Amino acid sequence: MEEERSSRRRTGGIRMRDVAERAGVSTMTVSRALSEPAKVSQEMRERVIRAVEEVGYLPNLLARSLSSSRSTTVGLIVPSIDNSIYTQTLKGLSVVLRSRGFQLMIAESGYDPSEEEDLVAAFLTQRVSGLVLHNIEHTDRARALIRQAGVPVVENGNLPPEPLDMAVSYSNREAAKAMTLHLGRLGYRKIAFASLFAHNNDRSRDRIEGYRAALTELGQTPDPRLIVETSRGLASGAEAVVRVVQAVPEVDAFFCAGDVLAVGALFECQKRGWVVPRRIAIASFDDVDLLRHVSPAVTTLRLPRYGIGERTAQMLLGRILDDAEYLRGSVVDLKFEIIQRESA
Amino acid sequence: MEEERSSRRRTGGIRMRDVAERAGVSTMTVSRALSEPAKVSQEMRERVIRAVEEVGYLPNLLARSLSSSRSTTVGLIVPSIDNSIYTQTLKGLSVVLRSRGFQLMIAESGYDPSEEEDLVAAFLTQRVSGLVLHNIEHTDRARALIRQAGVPVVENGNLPPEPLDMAVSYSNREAAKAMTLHLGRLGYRKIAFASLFAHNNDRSRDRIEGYRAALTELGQTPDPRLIVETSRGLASGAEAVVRVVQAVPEVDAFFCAGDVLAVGALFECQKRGWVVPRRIAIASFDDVDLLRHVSPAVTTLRLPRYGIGERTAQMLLGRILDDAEYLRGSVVDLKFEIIQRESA
DNA sequence: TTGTATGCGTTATCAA
DNA sequence: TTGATAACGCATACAA
Repeated sequence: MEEERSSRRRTGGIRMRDVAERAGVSTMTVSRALSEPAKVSQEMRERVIRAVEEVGYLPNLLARSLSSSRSTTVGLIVPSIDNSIYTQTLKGLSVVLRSRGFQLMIAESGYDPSEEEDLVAAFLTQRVSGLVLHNIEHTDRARALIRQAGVPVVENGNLPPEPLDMAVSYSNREAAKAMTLHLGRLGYRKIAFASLFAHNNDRSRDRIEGYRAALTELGQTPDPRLIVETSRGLASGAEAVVRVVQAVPEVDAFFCAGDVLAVGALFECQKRGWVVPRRIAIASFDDVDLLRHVSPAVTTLRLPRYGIGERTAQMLLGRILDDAEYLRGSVVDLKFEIIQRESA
Repeated sequence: MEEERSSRRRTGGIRMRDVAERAGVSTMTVSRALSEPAKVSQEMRERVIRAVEEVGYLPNLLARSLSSSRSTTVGLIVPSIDNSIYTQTLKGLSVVLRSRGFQLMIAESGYDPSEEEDLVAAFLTQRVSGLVLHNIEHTDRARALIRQAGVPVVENGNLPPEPLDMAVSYSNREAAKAMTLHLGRLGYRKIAFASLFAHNNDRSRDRIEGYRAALTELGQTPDPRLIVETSRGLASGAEAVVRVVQAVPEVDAFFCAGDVLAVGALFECQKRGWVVPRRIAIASFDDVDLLRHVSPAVTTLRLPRYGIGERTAQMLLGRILDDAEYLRGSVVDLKFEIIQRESA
């Protein structure tokens, strides 16, 4: 009879109320038995669990989140989703978040700050309880939205001078600088640098800066002809070699700070019959499996990709669940490591 | 005054009600102006939009979804998140879903059917309006949950004989068979097959089956010593060659139906000084960029990875938004293509 | 330890 | 075209 008063037709599935009726208890008891089992007697707990199974109840997290104003989703925005460099970080994030019952929402900004802004708004609209951004550059409105919403955020791809909130990364600048210095110490004098396009890419820009800083420290003046910007991929690495060699034939080292560029460069050198590293050294920026298996194996930087995801999730959860281990402004530098192999 | 009656402290941000007050209209008018602008007069629409901007309102999708019992999230479950073969599909999904305002939630099952079941439950708990599964094997409970919830589902990694609902894929069996036949027609007689572990992996199993079927069609009896199962990665490909060659020295072709295995195999052959394809042919299963750039370039299968994601999203949206283009039981075979290169 | 009343922020429904 | 009201399914606050 009461039911008839409703002006809306129910479309959903089984509700907590159905479980409550089945178990002969109130919905609050069901709610507690499921969310805070300790606050319910042994007997009730069992009765509720049985009823849940009998009626095939799946809690409605939308309702739970709305009512408690706490959600269990986290949003991740990466520049490009079809980029294997994110997969390890994604895995670290996913493993840790899932262990606490959180779900990951993912989107790509296409290296476009205004698209990132839209995605931030979209995620806030979804009421995510945390955000992970692979950028450190954001539009003013994106910053304002995040500040106003008050959600914890972790920036990932680089160490931000002015963090939005928290950050976990290595320093692109320091990494590029370290490898360049390493090459310098090995005796290479004409060190070329192949970078990914730096437009709307703070990581690329910082790497170029690090390279320049190293040269300066080595007492050299950076030669613009030794710096090329290109896209991702093997073909780009090869093409970068072609361009540099044309301009500066005496180049003796090639540092590729981008995805798989180094392998493309290596193949190109081999095609020319150049012995690596005798004629020209090659170094890379990220320890993808391939670099260890080509011949000669490529000297590179090991970046803490998985750890970044893992730590990011931990920091986010700490703030969301108020374990209060991490504070606003925490910036964690997970460092990098030079892996010396045969190519340099 | 009315406000004081509340026993709950508001924690959230700006609500539709705030916009309504600002604009001097009811919340319903705001709701309509935002969700169904056509149902509102020109003037109202503008007034509402202005108020939205003035107060900095972001709709609450949790509330919207709860109230309308329609969500704008889709759940994706892949066996392993750190696997580059999914990135293209993920991109296709993401692009199409985002164009309609849908968000993607992603999780990994670790090739464990029971974990997949848990994730299905978790996503249903989140009230996703669609599911994408990369498996075609599911637990009974997972199937029951999905059926009961009535959400549209697309299966992706393979063509399911008994689809849960819809499916978009190519046929792993046919693809492996086609390449094996291709090698047979090229004159290779002792064709080895390196597969990823087939346990809980229907794709791998179907590929092995396809390989066997092709041999039978070629009038050969499959030799178990020519089949190896291994894990992903370059090292595994090399090791697979070692194992097979030890057992069957006269092997003359190596078909690698797994991620990057073929390149590992190629490197191992070259290490042994074997000329490819003169001494031994090599073929692969998926057209990753690398295969085209190694020397000799590797003959492989082109799989419609991006298209699978794109089409999957379209089918899902069709059902969710009731454009009713795709029906239950739709199984779309996006086919594959043999890319003939130098290695075979 | 359990239950009652109420609200979370939105939309469905019906009336004006 | 607009508004009032009652849900959506759950958790908070408080009473018993």
